[in-house]
Amino acid sequence: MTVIFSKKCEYGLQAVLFLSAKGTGEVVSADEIAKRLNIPKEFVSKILQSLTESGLVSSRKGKAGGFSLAKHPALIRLIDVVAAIDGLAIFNSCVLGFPNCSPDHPCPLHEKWGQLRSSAYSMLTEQTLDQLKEKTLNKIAHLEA
Amino acid sequence: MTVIFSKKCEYGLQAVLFLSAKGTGEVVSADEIAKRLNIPKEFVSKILQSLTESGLVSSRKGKAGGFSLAKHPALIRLIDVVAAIDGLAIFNSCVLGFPNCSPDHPCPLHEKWGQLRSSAYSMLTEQTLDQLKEKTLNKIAHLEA
DNA sequence: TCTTAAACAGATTATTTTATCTGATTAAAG
DNA sequence: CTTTAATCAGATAAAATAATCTGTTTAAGA
Repeated sequence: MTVIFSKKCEYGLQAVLFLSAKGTGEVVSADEIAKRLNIPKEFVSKILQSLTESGLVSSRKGKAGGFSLAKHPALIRLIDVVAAIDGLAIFNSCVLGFPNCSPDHPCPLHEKWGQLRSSAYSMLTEQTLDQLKEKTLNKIAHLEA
Repeated sequence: MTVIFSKKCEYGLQAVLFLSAKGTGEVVSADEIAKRLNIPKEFVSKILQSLTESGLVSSRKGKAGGFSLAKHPALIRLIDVVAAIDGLAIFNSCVLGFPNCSPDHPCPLHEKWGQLRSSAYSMLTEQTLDQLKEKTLNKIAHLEA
């Protein structure tokens, strides 16, 4: 198998999109997020904790506590979430796993892959949570099959 | 961390490119491949065995044995190697990990990601081993730092 | 024919990723 | 003040991936 983002990152992106769909200030518990997205509660809880440390999410303890976005969803780009969880190594390392892959010593796919990769990077940099709100709401509405 | 291809697939692609750079008929031992590419011998050996089952590589046992391409390098596309090792799931599954991601119930990135993904697929389908021979030779020449 | 060097087969180990558990702290609400 | 429901912290378990080991079969070459 092959993967773009780790499970951690997928869940993190889902959760953060979910929060943005809820409304900026709204506090949502890990339990609700987990149930709604069908992902393990303890896992998403850990992920949101780490996003809290990263400053993308803020949390409130105690009864009626939970998570909310730390910034306006227009200020959170997908790449920020990816960077916080998986890091940006995928955008800097050789797709074929060759060492020292660089313009000086390019791997056979250096050019062609580089183009795709920078398109992907641009896309994740351009897309912010608020831009995706409508689509997120639609997706969430159809989640339970 | 995040990954496009598994280690298995990276090594497989490297090995197959190495074979194509050697010349179509030439038999190369797993030991030589492993040393030249700085990858674990037993691991690459297993991978080449599985590519032999897939019909992309052929093998010869006994002394002076080893591996060679089973077809002309113009007939082996990168996607064939990827399909044989990692499968094509990455080109069919939701980048955000949402279930039932489809044109009917698209995830927030369905469109934009779909475009990138199909560009990647096209690229891997267009590129054959022989087209990459020159670049592969160059990369191999600069391998030990 | 004997030695050597290779693929091959299957089991095992190690590492990383994913997921869960246990208990502590915190704060709302009766 | 007590109950309840949440985050949080750290340990642990389970699963997947990566890597290694052990021995067998095969074939070239001295």
